[in-house]
Amino acid sequence: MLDIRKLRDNFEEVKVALKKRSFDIDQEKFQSLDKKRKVLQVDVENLQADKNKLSSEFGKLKSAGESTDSLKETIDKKTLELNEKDSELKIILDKIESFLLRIPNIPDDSVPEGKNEEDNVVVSTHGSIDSTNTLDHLEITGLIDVDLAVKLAGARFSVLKGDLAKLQRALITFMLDNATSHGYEEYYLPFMANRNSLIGTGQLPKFEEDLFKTYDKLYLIPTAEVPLTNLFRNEFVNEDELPIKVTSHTPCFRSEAGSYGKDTRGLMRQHQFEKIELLQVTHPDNSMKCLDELLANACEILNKLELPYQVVELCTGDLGFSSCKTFDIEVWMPSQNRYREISSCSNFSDFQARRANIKFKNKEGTHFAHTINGSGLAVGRTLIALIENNYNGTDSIKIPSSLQEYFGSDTLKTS
RNA sequence: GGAGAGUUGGCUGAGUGGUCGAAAGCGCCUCCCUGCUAAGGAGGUAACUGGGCAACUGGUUCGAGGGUUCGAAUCCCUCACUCUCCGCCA
Repeated sequence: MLDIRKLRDNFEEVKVALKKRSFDIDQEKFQSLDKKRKVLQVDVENLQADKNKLSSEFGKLKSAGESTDSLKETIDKKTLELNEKDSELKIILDKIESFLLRIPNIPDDSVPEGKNEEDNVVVSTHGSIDSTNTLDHLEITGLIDVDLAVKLAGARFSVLKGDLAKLQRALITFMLDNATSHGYEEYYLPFMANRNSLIGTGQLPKFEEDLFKTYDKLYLIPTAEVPLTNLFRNEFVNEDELPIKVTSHTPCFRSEAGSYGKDTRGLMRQHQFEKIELLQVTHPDNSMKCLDELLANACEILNKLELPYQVVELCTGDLGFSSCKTFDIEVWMPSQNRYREISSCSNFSDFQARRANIKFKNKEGTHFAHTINGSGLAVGRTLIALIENNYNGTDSIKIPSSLQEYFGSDTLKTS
């Protein structure tokens, strides 16, 4: 959510910035609503102040044993007038609120301008691509059982068997160790979250159809970002302790409504997948520096796994709703002959903090913190990348040396 | 599932109809004392929000939402959550 004062004071600036991400903000609507608000609010508050004074006079008369009849009549009139104006004001305030909730975050000045995905900028590429293998992960290994998953649950689930299940476990530990070695505190968290938590991070109310909801009005988390961010909801954090760095491994659940027919094969897009999330609550003055660091922390995993990848900066038109700057990390997927997203690292500035009410105090007053997060990494997609990039062409997959101590072997037999 | 207790400021915790945005303590800030540190002393310190160039000043908020009342942290109703005991299960 944007700061309404910014809209009052600098509407033009906001409008121009949002235009870059092709969001048209309705200036006339906002300004006429805010104008009405101002008039009504001043009226209501003056009436309320009058009433408060009259009420305390009433108390004095009463305790002095004097008559209160005529005063009560005056108060009753005042109350009628107040109620009328107040309900008008409420309607206006609701309209302003819902207007604000629909506005995405303002892109940072440094974000390249562009319309869509095609205008994203490749920042760097790493590792070299070996194009000899073109088989996909399902063709390479029989350790992913889609039929069993269908029997157990349905489409977009999978069953991992034997050493592949073990490899996933190894990756999770490996990634968590990477995070904690950079000062992220590890958390074990609920995999379900309540409504307020999802509003705090911005999934609700707008993206309800993307979530799985339980009978008890809880939602399965679509990412650990939800519980990790909400650890700090309605909290004052200590300025000296910023940035606070936290991490967690959780399964993630996504309904994938609206992506029918997209990435239907294999582990690419599942209702349930494992992910390690990196999250920082930062000081507003250096959140961009922290984003660079978080991005580097995520990239380091791919470096250690010796997988080819590129870092892409999203252009203004491709930026997520809550983000002011995002780098995607894309790993090379041989069977698709292209890079695919394996992590998305974003700075949300104070956009989430405002919704979730994450603040700190110092001499100057109270301020919203900034939140940044990114995957480090999506485990399912890492498995695909390892299988497809490291396939020896016959019967095994090479395990990168830094992962060997976690997995317990230098190769994985494909069947 | 049954019975009971609770939810108050950054934190702990008083407060049963007006003098309460709220005692006290902790924390934090400023100043004094002190060679330094510790201890001690004085004062200040909730959040959100409106109007105003400003000085300043108004409104809202005691888990959430309704109600009673001229007036609600305080009384009534509904809901959420937390805790204790019993039962059940691991």
